[in-house]
Amino acid sequence: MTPPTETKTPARATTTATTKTTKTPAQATKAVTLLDVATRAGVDRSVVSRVLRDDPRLNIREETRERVLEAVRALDYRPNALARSLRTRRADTYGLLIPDFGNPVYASIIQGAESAAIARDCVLMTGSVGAGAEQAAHHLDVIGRGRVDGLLLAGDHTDRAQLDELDRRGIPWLLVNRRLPRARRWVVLDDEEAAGLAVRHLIGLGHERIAHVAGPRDADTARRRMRGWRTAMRAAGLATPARAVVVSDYTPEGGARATRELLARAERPTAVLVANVAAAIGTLSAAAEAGVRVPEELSVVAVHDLPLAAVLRPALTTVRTPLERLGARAIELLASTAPDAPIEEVVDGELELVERASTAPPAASS
Amino acid sequence: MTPPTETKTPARATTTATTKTTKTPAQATKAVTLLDVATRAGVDRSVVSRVLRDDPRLNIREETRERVLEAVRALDYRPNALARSLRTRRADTYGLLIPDFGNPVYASIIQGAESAAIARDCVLMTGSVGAGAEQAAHHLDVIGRGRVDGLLLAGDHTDRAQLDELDRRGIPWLLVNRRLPRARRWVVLDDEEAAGLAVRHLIGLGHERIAHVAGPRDADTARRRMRGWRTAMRAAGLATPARAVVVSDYTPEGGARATRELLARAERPTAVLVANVAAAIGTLSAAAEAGVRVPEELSVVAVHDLPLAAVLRPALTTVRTPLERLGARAIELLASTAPDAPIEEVVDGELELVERASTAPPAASS
DNA sequence: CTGAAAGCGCTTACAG
DNA sequence: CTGAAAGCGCTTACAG
Repeated sequence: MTPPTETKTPARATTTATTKTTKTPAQATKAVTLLDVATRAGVDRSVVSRVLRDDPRLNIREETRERVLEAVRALDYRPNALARSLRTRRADTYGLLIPDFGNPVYASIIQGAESAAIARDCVLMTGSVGAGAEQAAHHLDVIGRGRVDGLLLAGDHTDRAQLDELDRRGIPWLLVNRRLPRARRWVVLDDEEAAGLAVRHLIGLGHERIAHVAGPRDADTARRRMRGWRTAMRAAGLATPARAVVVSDYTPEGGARATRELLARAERPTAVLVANVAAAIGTLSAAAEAGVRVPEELSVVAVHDLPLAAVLRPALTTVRTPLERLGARAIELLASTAPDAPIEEVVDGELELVERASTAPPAASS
Repeated sequence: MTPPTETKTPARATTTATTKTTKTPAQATKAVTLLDVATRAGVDRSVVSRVLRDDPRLNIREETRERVLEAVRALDYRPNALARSLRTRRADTYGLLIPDFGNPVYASIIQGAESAAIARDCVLMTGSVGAGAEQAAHHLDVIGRGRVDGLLLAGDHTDRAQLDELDRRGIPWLLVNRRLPRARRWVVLDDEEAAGLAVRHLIGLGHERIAHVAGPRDADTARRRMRGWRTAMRAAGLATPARAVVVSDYTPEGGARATRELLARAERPTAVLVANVAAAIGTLSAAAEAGVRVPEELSVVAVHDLPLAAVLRPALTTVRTPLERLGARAIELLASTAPDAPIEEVVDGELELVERASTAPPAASS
C-alpha cells in the first residue's frame, strides 16, 4: 500500500549503511519466514507449519495444500532450526566427544555416528578434548546450554563426576567403546572375541609363544582384549606369563616403545597380538629397527583394520571390527532410549580376520 | 503464597506422569531459566541478562550485582543458547565441511579450527561429505536453517553453484586449503614454497632426476605444488619433462599405484617429491614391492608432516606445514571479515623440512 | 476445516 | 538506576 518512501538524508549523512529502507531487493537477504510463506499462500502461519510437518490432525483442501507448498518452493523457505528447537525443546543435535581427531580409529566411529544422525534428520557435533581438560570443560559447558539432545562419550576423558553433572542437567549420555564403573549406559565392541580371533589365528599357524602388546592399564578396551588373549591362550593349553605382556598406549610411538621392550627380553616370542592397529605400526617399526624380520621371526596381528594396514610393509594382518556400526548404533541407542534406562550393548557380528603379510608360521629354528 | 495444592486424582488416574505438580524437587530437572535467577535475586530478568553480559549501559549497585551473581551461582544457571541465538541472530557456531574424517591432514585443520572457535566462545560443527553428494546436500540444507554464522569449506566437494546458494542465503563462507575460479574468499598454505623446499633439499643432496608424484589434476593444491616442483627444478637448471610427472590422488593406494607406474618407466628417477604425505606411504610401499631400496635407490620426500611419518620404514622425510594454523586462521578470517569482502590469504611462515631416513644422496652408480 | 493466541527463553530499545 | 514490553521464528493446544 504505502510506496517505499524515498528517504533523503541531507546534511547528516553518516558512514553507517544501516538506513532502514523499505525493502531493497538486492541487499540484506532477510531470511524468508513462515509469515512470508503464509502471506503469499493466503493462509495463516499455523497452516503452513502444519502442512510442512504433515500434521495428521490437519484436514485441508488439497488445493490449499498445493498453494502452500507452491509458496514454500517459490520462496525457497527453510524453517529456522533455532526457533523450532526453542519451541519443541529438541535441539535435533547430538554431541560426540572424542580424544583426538588424529586417531583414525575414531574417524570410523565419527563417520558412523554422522550417518546415523543424518538418517534421523539430526546434526552431529563432534568435539575433541585432547590432552587439555579445559577443552573438555568448554564442551561440557556449551552442551549444558541446550544445544544437544544427548551426548556420546568416546575416549578416556570422562569421569564419574562429569556423568553426574550431565545427569543433573538432564542430558542423556552414552559411553562409546568403553565402560566405566557404576555407569550403566555403554555400547562397545566385542573386544574379547576380537583378541581371541587374532590369537587363534596365530595358534592355527603353529605359534606357541604369543606375546601381547596391551593397551593402557586403565582402558576398558585394553582389559577386555587382554582377557581375550589370555582366554584363547589357555584354551589352547598355552602359558600366559607376565613377561609375555607389555603395556603400551594406542599410538605408533607407544607401540614402538613397548615392542622394543618386548624384544629385549630373554625369551623372545614368535608372534605378538597388538591391542590396537596404530600401536602395531610402531611394532613393525621397532621390529625393523631391531633387525627382527616380520613375519619370519615375528608374526604381528592387531585389533582394528584400517586402509593404512594394507599399505604398510609388511602389510599388516588385522581383525576388522565394526567401528562405523558402533558409531551408528550409539546414535540410535541414544536417540531411542529413555534417559534413565540402562544401555549395555555389545555390537554384534562382523569381526573378521584380515590376513595379510605380517603373519606366518613360526620359523622352524625354535 | 499459595501452598502446593495436594492434587488428589481419584478415579481418572491415567498412566501419564505429566501431572502438573507445583515443583517436584527431585524429578524433571526443569532447566533453570533467567526468570528463576531474577526471582531469587529479587530483580527483573533484564537486569540479570545485563549483568551476565556486562552491559556497559547498566549502572547497578554493587550490592545488587552481587546478589544476582550469587543467584546465578546458587542455581548453576546456564543461559539457553538457542533462545539467545534466536534473539541475537547469531548462532555462535561455525561449520566446517571436509571430505573425510579418515584423512589425517584434515584432522590437523579441524583441530586448529576447533581451538579458534573455542577461543571465540563459539562452537564448531564439522561434517564430512565423503563420496556421497547427498551427504553434502544434507549439510548444506541444515546449514541453511540458521544454525551457523559461517561455513568453512575444505576439500573438493564445493562447486560454484553451492557458493552461489550460500550467497543467496546470506551465509558467509571461506574456502580452506583450496581456491576456486571466481571465488575470492580463500585461505591456503604456501604450497608452492613447500614443494620448492622439498625439491631444493633433494638437489642439495645431489639429485638431478627428480620425479613428481602429483595430486589430482583438478586440485588447486596439486597445481601449486607442481608449480613449486617445476620452478625449483628450473632454477637449478634441471629438466622437467612430462615423463617425470605422474598423477595420483592423496591416498596411500593412489600413491602406490602412481609410484608403480613411475618405476616402470624407462629412465628411473633417483628421487621423488610426493605431493602429499598419505600418498607417500603408498610410494614407500610400492618401492618396497618393486625391490627398489629407499633411500639408496630412490629418495622420497612428501608435503605435510604427520606423527606417522616418523614411524614408517624408512622414516619419511617431509615438509612440515602449519595445517593447524591454517584451520585456526580460517575461523578468525571468517569471523572477522565482512561477508562480501574478499579474503585471499596465504598462511605465512612455519614451513620446515623434516629430514628423516627416506632421503640421501643418489647412489654413485649413475 | 482454518485462524488467533500463547509461549519457548532470551535481549534490548524504551519508559519511568 | 531499574522494570515492563516487545519480539526473534517457530509449534500447538484451543476456539470458532
